[in-house]
Amino acid sequence: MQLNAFWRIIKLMKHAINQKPDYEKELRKAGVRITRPRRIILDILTSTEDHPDAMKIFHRAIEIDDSISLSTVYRTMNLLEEMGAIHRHAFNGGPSRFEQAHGEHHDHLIDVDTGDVIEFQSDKIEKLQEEIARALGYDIIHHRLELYGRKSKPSE
Amino acid sequence: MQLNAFWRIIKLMKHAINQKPDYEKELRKAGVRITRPRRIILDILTSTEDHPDAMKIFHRAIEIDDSISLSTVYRTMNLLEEMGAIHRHAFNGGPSRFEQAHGEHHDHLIDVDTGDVIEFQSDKIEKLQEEIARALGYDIIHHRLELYGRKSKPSE
DNA sequence: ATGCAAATGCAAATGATTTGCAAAAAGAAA
DNA sequence: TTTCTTTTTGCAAATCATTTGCATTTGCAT
Repeated sequence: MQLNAFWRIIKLMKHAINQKPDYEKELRKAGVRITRPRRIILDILTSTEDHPDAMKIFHRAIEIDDSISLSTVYRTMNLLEEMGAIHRHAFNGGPSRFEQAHGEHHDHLIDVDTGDVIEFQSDKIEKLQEEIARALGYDIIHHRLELYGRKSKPSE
Repeated sequence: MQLNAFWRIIKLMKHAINQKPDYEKELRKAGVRITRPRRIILDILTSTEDHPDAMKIFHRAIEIDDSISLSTVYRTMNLLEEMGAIHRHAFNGGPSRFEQAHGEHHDHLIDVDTGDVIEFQSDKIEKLQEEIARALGYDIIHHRLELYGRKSKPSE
């Protein structure tokens, strides 16, 4: 796998990075109870490749246990977000979509036709952002870089 | 005013750029009727420095004419967005906030404490984005770069 | 001035998300 | 394992931002 100094495609590396951290232990340590719904939602989040929204998570969850409610999904997403276990995105201003907060920070390229999300990372861009913020008298708390694109026709 | 090759702060230039384009003529040419509500909303948009949401625009509007309804504000924002006269942002996943589409493209630095928005532009970052998208096999349709930051204490 | 399509206000509908509350389950203690 | 306390859940109703249906008004070409 070729990594270029400027930027790396993370998607290809995701499975390697993705050795599910033991969230249950983490959560318990923070005084959070491990319930059946939470275990199921956590499992969905740690085993998916995509960036599902609450409704999608809910549907996957009720296939495993149909007693889970949508509000529990929302409550769990808020909990996990506060704990830093997941990240929330609002692509296009649509409903929140979530992803496991695995190791590396990264940004997103969203396929405007399919909604697919490709992850990437660019140290150069991060550096420039820092530079800009500093010059404006700010410290960056977090940032959001989203590219909305369409698959390019190779021939034209 | 010193412009650096890497990036420029647009805010300072905004008033200069901001010689209100004749939207009324533009709209009429596109077959859109100029109504009292539209004129008022357009005026608010072209004369403000900030990035107000629909509710804020509504409140400013009813001060001028209290018969304007919130749905008209929303309908007008959709219309103007389709015409390319304004841009819509969903900072932090909050309600849509709007700004006049004046000349230059730019990105935003949002003050997490006050909600204030500072505009900036970086050709270098744009270039890198293009590069990344191309390498991933995509053409960029549009993008969104938001820095969320807090005023830095100069002394620490 | 006149007529008709386009735009408005209002209220009700929608979609995403949150919340109140009584019942159920988790984990600590006995 | 039983009991107790506290957290979490499911459900339904509430909220928030935004859109829509419809009867009425208005812009503007004639």
